[in-house]
Amino acid sequence: MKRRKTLADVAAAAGVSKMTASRALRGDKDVSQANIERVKQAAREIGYYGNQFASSLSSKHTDLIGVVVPSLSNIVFPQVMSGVTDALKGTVLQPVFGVTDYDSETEYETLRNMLSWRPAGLIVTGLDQPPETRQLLKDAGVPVVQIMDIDGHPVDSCVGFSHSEAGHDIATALFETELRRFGYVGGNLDKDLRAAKRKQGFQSALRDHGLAFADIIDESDLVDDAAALSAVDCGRRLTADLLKRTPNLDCIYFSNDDLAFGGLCHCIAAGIDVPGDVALAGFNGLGIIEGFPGKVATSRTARRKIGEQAARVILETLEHSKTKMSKLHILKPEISLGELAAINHKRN
Amino acid sequence: MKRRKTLADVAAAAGVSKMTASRALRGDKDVSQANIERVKQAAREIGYYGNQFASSLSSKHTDLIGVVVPSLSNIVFPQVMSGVTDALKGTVLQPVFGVTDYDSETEYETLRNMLSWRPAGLIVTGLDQPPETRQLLKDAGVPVVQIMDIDGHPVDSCVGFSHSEAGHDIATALFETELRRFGYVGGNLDKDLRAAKRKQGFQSALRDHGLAFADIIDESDLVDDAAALSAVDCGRRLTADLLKRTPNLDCIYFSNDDLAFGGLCHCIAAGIDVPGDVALAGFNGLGIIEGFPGKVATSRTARRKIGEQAARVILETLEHSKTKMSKLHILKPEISLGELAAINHKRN
DNA sequence: ACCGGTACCGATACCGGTTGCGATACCAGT
DNA sequence: ACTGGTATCGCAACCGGTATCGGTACCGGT
Repeated sequence: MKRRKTLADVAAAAGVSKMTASRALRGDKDVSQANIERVKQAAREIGYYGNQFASSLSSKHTDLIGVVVPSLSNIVFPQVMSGVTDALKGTVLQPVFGVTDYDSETEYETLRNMLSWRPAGLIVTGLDQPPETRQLLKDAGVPVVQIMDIDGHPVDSCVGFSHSEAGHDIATALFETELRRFGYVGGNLDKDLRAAKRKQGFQSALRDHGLAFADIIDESDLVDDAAALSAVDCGRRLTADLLKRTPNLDCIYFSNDDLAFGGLCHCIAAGIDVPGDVALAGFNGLGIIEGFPGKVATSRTARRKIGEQAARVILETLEHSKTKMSKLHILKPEISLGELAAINHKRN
Repeated sequence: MKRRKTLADVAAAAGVSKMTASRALRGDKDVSQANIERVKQAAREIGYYGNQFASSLSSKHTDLIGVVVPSLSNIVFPQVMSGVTDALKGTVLQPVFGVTDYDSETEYETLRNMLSWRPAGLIVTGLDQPPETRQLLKDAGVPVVQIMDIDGHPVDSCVGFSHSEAGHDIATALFETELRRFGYVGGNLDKDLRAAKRKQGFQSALRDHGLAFADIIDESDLVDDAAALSAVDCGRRLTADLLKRTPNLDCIYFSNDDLAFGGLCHCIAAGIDVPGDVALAGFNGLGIIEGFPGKVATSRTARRKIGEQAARVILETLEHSKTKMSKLHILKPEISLGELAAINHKRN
């Protein structure tokens, strides 16, 4: 295989020095127009594309933004990534993604690895990193933005919303539509801490009115191997089980929209009127629940916007690192009650 | 901000030379057990985490695998990425993702950019790159795996299946269940070339039986701004419009499951029996259609497996680059007719 | 003719690791 | 005592760029 082209090759081809070639390609000043064109032409002809390693090593500087998310299977995170990508488009910065599988050990390793790339900034999901990981983030010496959550103590900046508040708020809204007997369907709460916070917020709102969940069910209650199931399917089966066990529920709160949607599917198939017989509430405001508009209540989270905003915080911090900028950006989810809103109206 | 720790710091702290420290940390040979521990201890104490730039520049070698996908909004690609990530877990290699937004200009730039990182391998989506991009891939000098499609001429290896065949196959299967009048609901065919191939394959199968689509509708037929709609919502509305325009269809073929699912939602809401009144067929086998098991026929694609296999091809090529290995890996989608299968049985 | 300023260019010294190879120490064999 | 082998170590060169800074050429002003 022939040797890779280097800047020296370009310089030779253009008849200038390495330095002039370097400057010309980077659009640096102190190069004549004639040479700029000569160099660019030469680079194109011999098929030269830089070497980031050499470049970054020499300039002690990169355009990388590390983005760490827990999962790719939940569409929410690709949407966040999309937001980051979009906000960074048009700038020199570019995102590099890492996935942790909701595992804090993997998260630590992923971050260490990213830091070995000396990124210009970091965006990480959640606030609940273990101490060692927090330390890593603190010592990173670059802007760090934690996203999707604000319940806790951010390392640096933070873009998201309060999950416990989100749970509390929708519980309150549902309570106000006269619903009283609530059930809960959850995913893997031990790993998804934010879902746990929502549940806890919901429960706290119920307590405010002297209520509690009438019944609670989650993945671990499925007899066969639930890991193989899609979230929708899982929600469908859990809902079926829950309603069999505790038939007279007014409303079921799901830990997210995928499960809630599964619940809706069950109800439709079983001839249960939603929200007439039983109301359903999920979380996120995903596209799938638009298939039956208004059926499922939900909190519409601004995932894409959170990604965009996080990227923007990094960008601005890098630009004028001196001026203190806001450390906390709240993008509160918007509650959508769907048809329940109308029912509420009728009742009032 | 204090200076970043370098290998020299570690070496000094451990009382050995840079070289010994380097070897100790990489697990290279020619280091005494005592020194290995001394160096690792020192590294941990001062919080050292290598510099990939220096390392890769010097060793002319990286552990990066570039993965280029067209989109993050379609859950299919995150699933492919997941497969790649999983297959690479436990190896030294690690994936780096790039998104093209179905834009070949962006794709070219993304690839150039990735190459400036001198990756050890590349996984790119699709076979239909423009000549300039193909050339880039050919000259990359690293294993290249094109995924998700095999209809065309791969640059190097290729993992996926034939979309035109997939379209042809499901059309044939549907025809055999006595369906005759077919409609088509499509997304943005101009950008999603693989969807276009499926449609073309479907049409070719219809032609084999002297048939053609009775009606075709796509996003551009929506009056308002369709870009703002989710795919599900879009499918719902297009199906409504199509059935109003051409009521007596036996079956509707959708360019993917998201749209098909939207179609199902419309039918359920409108009291149309599926598949009794009209059969629906999508593509991919996504989790969402499991909400109503058996209602929508589909071709279940092995996205995650394709990602895994692509990663494995890269791994193996890198390991024994001498031995020629298979260049074409077909993971054919499996057709699922759902309730149509039973109907077919009854008719026979 | 001389001077200061500006535009442009390139030699040199790194950046922080790794490769290559020679140096050193120590031990067993003869 | 001498030789050859093995285990360990470190010097120096280098990877492919970029920051720095000292030239050189050319200009207008006096």
